[in-house]
Amino acid sequence: MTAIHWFRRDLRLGDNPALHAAAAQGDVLALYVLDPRLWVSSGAPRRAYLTRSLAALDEQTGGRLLVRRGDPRAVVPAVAREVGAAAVHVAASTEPFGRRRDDQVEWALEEDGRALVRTGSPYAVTPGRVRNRSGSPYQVFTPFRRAWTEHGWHSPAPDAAETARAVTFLDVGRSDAVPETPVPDGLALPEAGEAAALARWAEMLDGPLSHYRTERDRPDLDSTSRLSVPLKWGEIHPRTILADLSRRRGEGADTFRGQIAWRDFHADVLFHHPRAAHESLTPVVPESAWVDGPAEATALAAWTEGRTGYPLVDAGMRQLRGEGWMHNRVRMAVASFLVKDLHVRWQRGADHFMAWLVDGDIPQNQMNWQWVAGTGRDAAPYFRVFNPVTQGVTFDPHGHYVRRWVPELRDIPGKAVHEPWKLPRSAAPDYPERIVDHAHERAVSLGAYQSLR
DNA sequence: TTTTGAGTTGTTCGA
DNA sequence: GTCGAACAACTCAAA
Repeated sequence: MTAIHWFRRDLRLGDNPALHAAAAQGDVLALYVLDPRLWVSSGAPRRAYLTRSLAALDEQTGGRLLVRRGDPRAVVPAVAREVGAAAVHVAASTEPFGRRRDDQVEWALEEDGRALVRTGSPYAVTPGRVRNRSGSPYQVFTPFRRAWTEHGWHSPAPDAAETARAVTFLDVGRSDAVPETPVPDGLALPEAGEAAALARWAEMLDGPLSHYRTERDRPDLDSTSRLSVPLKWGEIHPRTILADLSRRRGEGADTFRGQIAWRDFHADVLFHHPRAAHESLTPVVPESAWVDGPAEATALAAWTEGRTGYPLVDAGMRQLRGEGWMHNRVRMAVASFLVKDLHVRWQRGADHFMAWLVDGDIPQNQMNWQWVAGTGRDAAPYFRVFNPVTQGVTFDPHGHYVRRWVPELRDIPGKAVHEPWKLPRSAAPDYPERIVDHAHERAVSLGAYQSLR
C-alpha cells in the first residue's frame, strides 16, 4: 500500500509524527506542492530560502521528494490517483489560509474515496486545545502558559536518521521545475535544512542558553537562538526543543521555554480569531489617527529604507534587508516607531515584515504587531511607547549594532552613536536628520488613545 | 459569590 | 543621580 506525506511547514524527517503515520500504511510518497498563491505572496527572501530547504529535504529522502506546482486542491488529489494512495498525511495547518485550503483538499480527496489524515501540528500543543475550566480559550498569556504547561506535550518522534531507515520513499519520477529564486542583492541567507537547524540548536544549548535571560535583548551580541527561521519552516519542531530543555536546569531554559509558549499562544489566539490576521482585535485609536495617502507613503519609505534619523530604528530596518531577519528587541522598537511615532497602521508594517522576513509567519508576525500597536488580546498598554534612544542606549550600550548596519555613523564612538544630532554635523555628514520629534509624536499618540476612551 | 492581586518586553516626572 | 508612582482596563485564578 502507498501513502502520501504532503510536506508543508514540516520540512524535516526527524520528530515528524505525520510522516510516521504515513509510513505505517506502507511506502511513502514525499510530496511538496508549490502553490502559486503562496509563492507570489511569500517575498523573495522566503522563496529563496524555501528553495534551499526543499533541496535539503530532497537530499534527505534520497532524491525522491516530488515537487509539483499548482493549486493543492487539484494537485494533491491528482497525485493520490496517480500513485493509488488511500490517504494523504499532513501535519495540521492551523492558521486561516491553511485551514481553509486543507478542508477543500480534504473534500476533493473524499469525493475520490480518499482521506486527508492530520497528525500533529507545528506547535507543542495544537491550537484550540488549551482551555480554561469553563472550556473557553485564554485571552491572557500568563494563565495560558500555566495551563499549556499542565497540558503537556508528546515525546519527540524518531529522529531523522532513524526515520530515514524506517521509511521507504517512493520514486515516481520527475518533479516540476522550481522557479528561479535569486537572492536579493546583498541578502545573506542562513543555511537551510534540518541538519543546519539542529546544529544551531545544539550551539544554543551549549552556549548562549545559559545567559539567555539576561542577554537575549542585546542585538549587538549573538545571544539568541535564531531558531525563528527553522521553526517557521518546520525544519525543527518545538517539541524537540522542549524535550531538550526539560533536561536543563536554570533560568535560561525557563525563559526560552517561555518563548516557545508565546509562539503557541499566538497561534492559539489566531486560531480563535482568524480575522486578527488583518484586523485590529481591539481598536484602540480612532481611524482618523492614522496617516493616509502621500504622507503615509513618505513615512513608510523612510522607515523601510532605514533613513528615519533614529539610529536604532534605521539599523534594524537595514538589518531586515541585509539578513531577512531582525533581532526581536529591535523589531519591537521599529514597530513602535512606525505605529506611534509615524502614525502608520500596524498592517503596513506587518506587510513589509512579511515581504522581507525569512521567518515571516502570519501568527507570530501579525500577533506581535498587534501587541506593539496595543490592539491585541494581551497587548502592550497604550502608554507603552518605546523611546528609540533609550532602547538603543540600554540594549546596544556600546553602539556596535548601530555602527554595523549604519555605516554613515561608523566614526561616532560608543553610545553617543544613538544621538548623532547632539554632535557637530561633521561627525556624520551623510546621516539623515530626524524625520519627526519623538517626544512630540509620543504625546500625539497618547492623545489619540485618550480620544477613543 | 465576591474580592483581590497579578500580569513579557516602557517612559516620564517629581520627590 | 536614584527611585517610586502613575500612566487603563480587563482577564483570570486564588483566597
